[in-house]
Amino acid sequence: MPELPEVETVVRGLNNLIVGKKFRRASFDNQKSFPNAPKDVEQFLIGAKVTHVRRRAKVILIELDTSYTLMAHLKMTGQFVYVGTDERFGAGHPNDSLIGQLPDKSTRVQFEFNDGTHLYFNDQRKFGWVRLIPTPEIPNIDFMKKVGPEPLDANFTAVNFRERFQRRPRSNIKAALLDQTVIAGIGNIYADESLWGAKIHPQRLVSSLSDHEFDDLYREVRAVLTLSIEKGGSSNRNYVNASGQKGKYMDFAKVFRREGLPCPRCGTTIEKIRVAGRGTHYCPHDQVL
DNA sequence: CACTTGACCTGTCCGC
DNA sequence: TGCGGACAGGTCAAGT
Repeated sequence: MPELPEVETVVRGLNNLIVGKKFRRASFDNQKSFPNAPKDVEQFLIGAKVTHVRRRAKVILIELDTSYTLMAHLKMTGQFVYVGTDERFGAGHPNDSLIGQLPDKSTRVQFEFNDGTHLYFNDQRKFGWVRLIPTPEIPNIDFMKKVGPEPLDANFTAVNFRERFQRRPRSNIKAALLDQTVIAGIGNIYADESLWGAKIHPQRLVSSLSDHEFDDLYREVRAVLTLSIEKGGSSNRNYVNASGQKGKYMDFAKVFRREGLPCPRCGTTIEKIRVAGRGTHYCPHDQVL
């Protein structure tokens, strides 16, 4: 999916585009994508107004002015795209090009607001979902209880970071970075990019890393995520923001999907291997076991 | 418990 | 252009 920067970008877009709007209709093409539908939709969604949109890890939380929240996970190929023609969405907006193009065959759930505008949940691979949850129950959901701290929180320190990894002492560092119960929000792209920045081989054992290396990794994780948010995330394949636009971080990637190309730091050819079941890109000169 | 692997889906790309 | 297989931004359940 979309990792932390992509989800953050979608959430910021939705906050600009759908806050204050009331749901008028919802339809779905696939039960898995919206397990509540159609049963709970009439009762808990129709007529509800969006008050705020937020993010926790890679989960999107669309808060309503009722006791329910519309929760969503984009997994690998999910998208939330708003298509409207109202005052917040004037002529010339890049999203204009999507009017009439959606829904398409990847559209799993269609929402219509009172003003006639639409929010589409698209998901080619159907791993993602949207769910209506009573707001007070959200903290009790298994994932929410187990998920680790937000790496960009102002009070999340290098010491906090290092201590979280004690949970996975015998795994390799890449698997630990991907483990959402250790740190929230990192996925395959930013794991590789951060490890390159910190000059740490993805297969190094967590227990073998020095405090100094953890400090470097902490800084790199935060720098990479921050830069990517600034660039609107990575559009490796499917990802688009809430206005249907691609992110630009891939233009700044140092190793991800750059196997066979020279390392921007030392010129050595970047290699791709398999670690933790995922394609993994690294510089064999700068990142050694 | 810590850790790894396969399953969930659809689409695309690459080698024959 | 067809076919088979590997692979794709994530998470779970089930296995060791």
